[in-house]
Amino acid sequence: MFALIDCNNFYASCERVFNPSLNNQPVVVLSNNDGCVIARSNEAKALGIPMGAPAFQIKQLLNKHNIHVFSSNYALYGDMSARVMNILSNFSPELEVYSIDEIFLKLEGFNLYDLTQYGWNMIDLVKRSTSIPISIGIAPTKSLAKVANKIAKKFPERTKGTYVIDTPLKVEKGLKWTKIGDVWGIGRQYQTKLQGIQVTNAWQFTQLPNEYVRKEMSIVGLRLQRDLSGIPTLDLEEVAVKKNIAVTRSFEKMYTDLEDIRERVATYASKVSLKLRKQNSCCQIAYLFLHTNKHREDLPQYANGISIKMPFETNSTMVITNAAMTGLKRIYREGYQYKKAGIIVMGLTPDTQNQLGLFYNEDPRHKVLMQTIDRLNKNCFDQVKLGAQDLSKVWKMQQNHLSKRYTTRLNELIEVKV
DNA sequence: TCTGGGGTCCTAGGACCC
DNA sequence: TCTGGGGTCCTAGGACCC
Repeated sequence: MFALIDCNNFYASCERVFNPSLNNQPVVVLSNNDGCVIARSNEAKALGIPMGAPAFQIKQLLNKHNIHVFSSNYALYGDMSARVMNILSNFSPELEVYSIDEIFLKLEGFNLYDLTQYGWNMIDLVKRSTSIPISIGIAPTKSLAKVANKIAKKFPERTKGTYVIDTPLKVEKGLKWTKIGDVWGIGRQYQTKLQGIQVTNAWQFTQLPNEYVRKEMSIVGLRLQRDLSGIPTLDLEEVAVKKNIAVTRSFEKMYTDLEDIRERVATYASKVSLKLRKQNSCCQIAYLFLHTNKHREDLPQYANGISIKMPFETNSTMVITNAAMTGLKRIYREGYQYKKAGIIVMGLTPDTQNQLGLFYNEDPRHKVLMQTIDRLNKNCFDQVKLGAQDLSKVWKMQQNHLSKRYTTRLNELIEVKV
């Protein structure tokens, strides 16, 4: 059996941990630059706040209902996630952390266990240890565990947060209850296509001829169909090193000047280089893109990107930043108002087995320098930067509703009045 | 005024090899 | 009239996830 455990309204729940006055109050969390709604408490959902809504469009609604608004605080969410995952990892030796708020556990050899009770034990322990509410679905396959999890969430009174699918009858009932668009692996396009042939729930999908599914949805769809039918097909996946790493950001306002954009791109390049070093990878290619504000159709539009082949496999901030600057010069055009840029590094290789170049190789001093800079920045919070970055300003993001980093910064600890 | 960020996998077709 | 067979690698595009 597989268990899928997922944190309820995770970001909103994190905000409540250190601010219990938010309990039972509507809470929303916004994306970078305080742009869109990316998390909602149940109360906010009930008030009709749509997922993904631009904050400025729903300002009135937020004010009218006194909804508590937060900027995203990834330092807090990341740390709370690690705590929750750590606790849950005690419930099975085989697991897959699927996202910041979801984890699969494989429950092999649990035949004599009351799995519903087992789930309730998890909920209880995580709640007592972290204050984060979770929901649990347990079933013979991963995709059915997803279905069970949805049921647990939808009927909290009846399930008390845990729902187990363990009979063919429950499989059928669960699948018939699940709308086709809510199935894990069925997105917008497939939903439309399937509805077009009168497939509106997950059960009907499992009844489709294999050949049709194979032809229209490739091998991926076929696997999903099998897995949903109760034949274990999708297994836990190993945590692999990433194949691409990206840092992409909208600017807090539109920039026209090359100098301003150079500074932003240099900062993104150094962030992406640090991510590379953290997973002990080097890159062969850096891809840089730049574009204007797509939502401003009244303004002239321009978007372009460029792949830059590195002279050798590298994770040096200086080499990658240099490449990005060269690329930027090539794609930047005067006279546009730019809103977003990003760097994606690709062709990643382990930094222990670098292929030596025939003509050019990295200055061996870079490696030592990077290690030193990383160590300094870890202890002193990003004090060492390249000259191309803006040294004076730390945050270039709209974050008007940011909570404290309660769990990762000593000077932001929660204060208790006696 | 204002609209997020970061990933994965699969397939078809082109370029190339012998 | 008639023009082989078998393979790999790379890329762009399309789908999906949180």
